Amino acid sequence: MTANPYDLNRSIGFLMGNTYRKLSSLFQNGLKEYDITPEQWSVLYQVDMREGQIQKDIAERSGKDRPTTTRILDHLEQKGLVYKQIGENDRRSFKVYITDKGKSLIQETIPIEKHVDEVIKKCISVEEYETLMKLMIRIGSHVNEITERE
Amino acid sequence: MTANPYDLNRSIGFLMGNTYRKLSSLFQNGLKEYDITPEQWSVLYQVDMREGQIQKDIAERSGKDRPTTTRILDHLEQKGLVYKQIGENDRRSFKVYITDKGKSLIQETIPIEKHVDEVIKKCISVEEYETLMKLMIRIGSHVNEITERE
DNA sequence: CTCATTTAGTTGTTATAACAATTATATTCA
DNA sequence: TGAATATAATTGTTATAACAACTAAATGAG
Repeated sequence: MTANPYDLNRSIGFLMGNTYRKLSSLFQNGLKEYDITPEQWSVLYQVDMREGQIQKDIAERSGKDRPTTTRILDHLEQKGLVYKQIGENDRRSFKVYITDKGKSLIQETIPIEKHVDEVIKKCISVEEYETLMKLMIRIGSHVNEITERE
Repeated sequence: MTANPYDLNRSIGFLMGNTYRKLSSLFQNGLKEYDITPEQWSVLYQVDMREGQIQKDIAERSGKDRPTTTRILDHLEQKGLVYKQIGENDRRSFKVYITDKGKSLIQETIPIEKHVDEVIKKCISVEEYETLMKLMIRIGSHVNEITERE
């Protein structure tokens, strides 16, 4: 190792980005055989949680903007993991459903997602884990308030 | 608000990604007039910190892989913010230097980066801030150990 | 010294993300 | 009602990021 990887990171923002990318890579590595990316996985998981959500809500719940959500859902649809139905009341929107293939994939890969969590819990305590979640949620909410205020 | 934006995020990994994106957007918003992205900013800042680093070290210190670093440096070079010199001992490598224009830009924009930090500190205490840094560093190092072990 | 291996950097490909603009449908209000 | 406005989704563009493949130069073992 020639350089301390945390050299720049007096800044929480960049540090968070770097840590996130490492976790994401770890998960991606575990998903290798399943032909799905971590972000696709998170959207598929979200669709599985609540059948028939419209894309706007999937976007909000998975913390992505709508164009990104559209494209991820396109990929999931091409792979036969989800399908859409035109909303009956509002024909602008689509309700999104998971397929059996999608359900199986989520069931098979949840252990991989859990494994990433286990890795984290090997180096921080349960309380620290809770603290970390709380702090990130608080920061996220605070930033939301600020940006929505405009 | 139709959906709780933290609905999916029982998982630290995804929560961290979403929180990071919000912070990054906030910074990007502040940088609007400066024609530079947050990631370009972090690399330029890194170059400013240590003149004449080779790209490999810049990559490590800013937590990016080498192809990504190459491309970001290309953008910075095109904008006249950095320049490269062939390494005298090792002709495979380039030493990277910041230009005067780059230096001015960093000086002018450091307050914007600080502002993002201030926003964070408005919703978490100094101790929590330190804890957050420590936990992310610990997780990052732990993931590094695991993945380097292969 | 020479050939195999390693290393620094680049290029190609695909996915995600931010942002702007567009389309189609709903809603609101004069 | 009908025109202005708002909303759901999509498309286009550019930048990051992961990964694989590649070039050129350096290193190391025989």
